[in-house]
Amino acid sequence: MTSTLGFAILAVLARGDRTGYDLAAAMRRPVGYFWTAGHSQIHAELQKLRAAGLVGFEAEHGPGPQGRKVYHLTAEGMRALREWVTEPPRERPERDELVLKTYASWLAEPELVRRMFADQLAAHEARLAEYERHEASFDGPPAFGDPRFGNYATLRCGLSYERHRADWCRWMLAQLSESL
Amino acid sequence: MTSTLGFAILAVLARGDRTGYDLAAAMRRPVGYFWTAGHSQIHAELQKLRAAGLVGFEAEHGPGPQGRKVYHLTAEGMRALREWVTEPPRERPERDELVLKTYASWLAEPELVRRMFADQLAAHEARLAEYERHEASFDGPPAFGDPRFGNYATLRCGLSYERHRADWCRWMLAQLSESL
DNA sequence: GCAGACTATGTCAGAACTGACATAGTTCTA
DNA sequence: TAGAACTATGTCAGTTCTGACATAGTCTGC
Repeated sequence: MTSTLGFAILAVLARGDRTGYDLAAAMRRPVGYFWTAGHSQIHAELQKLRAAGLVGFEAEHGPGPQGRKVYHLTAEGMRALREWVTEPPRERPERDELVLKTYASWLAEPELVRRMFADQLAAHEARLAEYERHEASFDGPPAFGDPRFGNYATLRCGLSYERHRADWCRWMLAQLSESL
Repeated sequence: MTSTLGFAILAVLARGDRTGYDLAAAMRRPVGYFWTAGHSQIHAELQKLRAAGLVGFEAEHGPGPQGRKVYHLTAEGMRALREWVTEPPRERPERDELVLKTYASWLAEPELVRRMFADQLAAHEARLAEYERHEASFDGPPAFGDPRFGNYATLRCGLSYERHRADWCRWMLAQLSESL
């Protein structure tokens, strides 16, 4: 039973061989907007994936106390990944601290709530600008079957999410300005 | 150091006294779209909150092996909650299985991907319809300071989120129909 | 009066995740 | 040439979360 993190690793390796360090860099906040994980989790998971025969590695002399290990997908790993991709995603519970705070916001000073949402809005607008720059580097959607299709489609999701979130923050600020 | 779950419990108790069972019902998928938790987690957290003096309870004779316990916020619990509400939320890592699958979707058969997104779209549309019914039961946004403001504001977030998500699913389906 | 659904509290094992700690080769630059 | 920054692998303790298991009173309908 491979965890979702395991499939995230397989999905990155499907694009090319990587060290654990490279995987960690690809899945670090905020770069990896599809899945994030710390390097300690990744090294542990790579050992499990290897035990399950889904990945292998080439050891090389290099930095680190155990040298360098370049991981690659095995044929079985690719098969497992392909199978998993179109299985219905198990839904993760929604756990959003800002929404929770909003649920309890009637208890707080409006001015402090306003400041919190102004900060959030600024963060979303900054991320949106960054995603838009990223989108501009594409020449429209790549064809399905091209690995870059995955990058573009997730970027579209991120763009849409940031816009939704920024809109909601603006709505909250409008509500608050009516109450002040 | 109270966890976010602890504050979620405090936020629900701020609206009225509840048993652990009631809290679990309020925070169960998909009802609790602000925070979800299983009852096993809630009972454990209530014991921590009690040890920290943030909640108290009245024991009653009733069902269950230990009778019935109606929990309430203490003055200290209310203070802690108020303080927490406007502190900047610590951001949780984005971990979205559908987005991850999308990232790897270039490996899959387009028809299977299409089916997955069609199912997702249907689920989002159903939830959207439910939220819209819920919204119609409000007579516009309640005033800030009214506990129902929290309900309405989180509902607006949920509405906006479902629309964003449904839009993205439709975009994916459009991309896929061009590739078939 | 009994079965079944609902109310109700709790434990426990295991998985997933976080952040700190430990170690060490390589590359760049002042 | 020394030190800093970067590359690189790994462990570990502690927290959070999930799902299963255990127990028992109350209410409804047949």
